[in-house]
Amino acid sequence: MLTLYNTQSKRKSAFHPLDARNVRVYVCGPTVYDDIHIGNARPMVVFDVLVRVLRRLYPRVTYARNITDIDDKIIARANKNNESTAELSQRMVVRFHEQMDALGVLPPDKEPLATHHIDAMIALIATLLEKKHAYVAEGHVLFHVPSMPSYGALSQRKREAMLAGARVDVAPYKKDPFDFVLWKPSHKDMPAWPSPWGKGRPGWHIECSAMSNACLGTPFDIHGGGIDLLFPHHENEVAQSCCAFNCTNMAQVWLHNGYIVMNDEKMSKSLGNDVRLCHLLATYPPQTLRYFLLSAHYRQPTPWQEKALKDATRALDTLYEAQARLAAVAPLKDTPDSDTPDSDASISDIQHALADDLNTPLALAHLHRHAKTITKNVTGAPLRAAVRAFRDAQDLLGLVTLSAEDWFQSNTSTTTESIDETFIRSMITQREEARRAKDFQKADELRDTLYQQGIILEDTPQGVQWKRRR
RNA sequence: GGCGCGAUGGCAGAGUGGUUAUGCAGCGGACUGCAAAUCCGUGUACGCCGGUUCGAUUCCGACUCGCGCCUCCA
Repeated sequence: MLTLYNTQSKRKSAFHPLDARNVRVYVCGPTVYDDIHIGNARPMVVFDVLVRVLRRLYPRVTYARNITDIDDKIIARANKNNESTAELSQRMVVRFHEQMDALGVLPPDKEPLATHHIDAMIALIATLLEKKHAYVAEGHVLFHVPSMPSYGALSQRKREAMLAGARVDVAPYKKDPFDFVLWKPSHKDMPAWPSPWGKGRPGWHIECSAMSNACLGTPFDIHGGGIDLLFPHHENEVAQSCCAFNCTNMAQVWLHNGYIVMNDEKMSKSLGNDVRLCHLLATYPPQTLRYFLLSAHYRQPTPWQEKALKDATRALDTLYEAQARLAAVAPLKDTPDSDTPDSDASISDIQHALADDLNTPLALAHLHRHAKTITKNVTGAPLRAAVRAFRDAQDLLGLVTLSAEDWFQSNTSTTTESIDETFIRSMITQREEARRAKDFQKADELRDTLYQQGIILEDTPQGVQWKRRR
């Protein structure tokens, strides 16, 4: 059984799909005007784990994650760069895909682009106008919030309370301060699409209503995104979708991840305190970043600090040490479960932890305990459980997916440049000769030389192993 | 101003009404020619004040502090 914390009900409850034959998930993807930062990467990794768990539990899952390739930030950046919005967004999409791939984020089943769904948006807006939930004013089409009595139900805000905030944009053409734009006119330097209301472009929220409906139908099971999207973005999506498609809710479960926090402050590009994923990927192994993002519960605000990546790397070292030993005694791919399939005992504690609202820190704690049983050479049932746990770590968490050799010798590292493997081998051979001759001084000099170049030697019963120093 | 979230050992981070995860770091030991890796041992933490209870870090209330949303935002 899977339980999830629903932002709307503010509690954990058992997940029951609307259609168990096809579980449908939608996650708000990136706006491709610039490289993403580590905080942006969090929902990508977290909901990747969610989808992996859902695939374990249900025969079919349809996962849609959109790309916003038209919006005011993209327009502004493209103009600044002297390129078209299409050129800019396509370039950023390529980079985004490369980075997701590096992080082990599996591609979604559907990845709709906003610019490919303009027709659907226009149709949706027309429906809202027809149903008197929207109106035209000065070239804009606006959603009329008072036309929807239940507006605010998702984020549980009261109209009066929000008005008191006095931070609501009150454009003169709005009938109500909360009305929001569905369609807006484009000016000279802006991309524009023809519509019944003149040439223009969509508002921010409409794309998700149109694309989730196109990809999944409405309502669907799970809608995810960062907590900052709860209001107004998701609230407005609900308004659009429910009013257009006649349903009481757009998605039955709403999941929101917390922020990565920089010095007690939300990490964001507008605050200028963001750490780019591409920079981190140039310095740290991708598995380290993934481990970091899964080492805290997804709903908790999580402090950013460079040290955390060092810790994550060391923790992965421990896991890969165990994995190397496991590979020697019980290859993951070839070891069948000896426990009864489908019995409760055959479900790993990793899976149990993840099924409880994606408790990834607990899952990692379990994994470390299994690693310990492996390095302690325990056999029998505990070893079988460890094999299962490591398999689930790969399949569900997307961790420990490399060979130990690749992990320890990969050259994405803070301290090493690329180095000649032939040279390492020859140094190892020379050192072995010196050791056989009991010339330990020379042997240690050779080892030190390699150490200076970022290579650590280990004398194991199976022979000399080398690792990169981190 | 409104609404919401959080406060756990050096750092990170789960969890639980009573037996106190996990990782990283530290310290002592074993192993090793010396190391590395590994193993063994080692740290009685839960913001403050009340209340409920035989017993609270865990439940309730007040307080303090921090953060977030109400505007673009993962």
